[in-house]
Amino acid sequence: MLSKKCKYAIHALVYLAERYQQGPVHIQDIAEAQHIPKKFLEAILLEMRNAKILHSKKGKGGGYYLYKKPEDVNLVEIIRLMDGAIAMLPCVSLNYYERCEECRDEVTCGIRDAFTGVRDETLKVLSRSTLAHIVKRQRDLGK
Amino acid sequence: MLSKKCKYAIHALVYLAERYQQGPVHIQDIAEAQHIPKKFLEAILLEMRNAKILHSKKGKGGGYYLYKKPEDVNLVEIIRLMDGAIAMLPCVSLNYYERCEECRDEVTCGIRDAFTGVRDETLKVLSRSTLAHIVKRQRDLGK
DNA sequence: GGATAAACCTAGTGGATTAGTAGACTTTAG
DNA sequence: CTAAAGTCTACTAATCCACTAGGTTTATCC
Repeated sequence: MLSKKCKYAIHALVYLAERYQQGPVHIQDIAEAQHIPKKFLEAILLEMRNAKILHSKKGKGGGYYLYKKPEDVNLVEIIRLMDGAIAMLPCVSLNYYERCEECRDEVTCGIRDAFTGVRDETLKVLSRSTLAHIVKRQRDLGK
Repeated sequence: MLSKKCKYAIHALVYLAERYQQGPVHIQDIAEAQHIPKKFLEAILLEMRNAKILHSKKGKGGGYYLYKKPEDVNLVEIIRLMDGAIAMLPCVSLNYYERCEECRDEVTCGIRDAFTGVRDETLKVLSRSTLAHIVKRQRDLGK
């Protein structure tokens, strides 16, 4: 399960993608529209700014806006940034690999094998899911 | 990420699947072989017994053994029992569905759409992964 | 039928993580 | 200069995870 933080991040990004190239958006606006506690959202946006997904403008008339293009931000990147590994086991994670203490031989471990398959399929779907893709789908359905 | 509890459960089941129809196995044996804290394992096995995956025999010469056939126990069932939902969002979960507060319309929600895809692919892989399958793979590779 | 060996059951606990909050500081527009 | 915004540090409440203690019940063997 994704953390609330991660869900908030995705909702905020979709909101900003819908307003791509329309100038900075206040934290306050995002928070109200998406029902996210403002102070919590602040920290989330800051993290995404440090990861160069967003940019911000300080002072009056400031706010946040997408730095990357909506078609270049996918769910893999967001989830990794907010929650860490995508894989269900540390020993099959590409970005957050950790050796597992239990199994002596990773090559012959049947469990590992199964979860490698899950990881690959998950990555395939999540990497196809970009902000542009999500926004488009919502527009097509007349949201 | 799976909980340790869930990982322990899978390891214990694979261990029992390797000894299918060879009589009851002591908790102690499983705990030692798989490096699982015994008391913790007790609770895990009990839960799987209540779910009719395992049976147990009390008293001297007792222990745990698989009730279901190894080819009839897959990772979906184990994970759902130990950790709950497979899906990454409650609103796309088949067995642990919860309405999400944020999105007003689930049908047009682009986020939901993406995670439905993830769920389906994950279920596909995990349901193919039975204990029999895992044990066979390990045997084939000469573990 | 008593000793023993095993699973069963209830109740806790310490630590980590999650989901926030408080409040002062900095930057910018007008 | 002032008001409106983001930035930063530090804290906290609540929850969950991983595990433990200690007693109870059941079955077997002698």
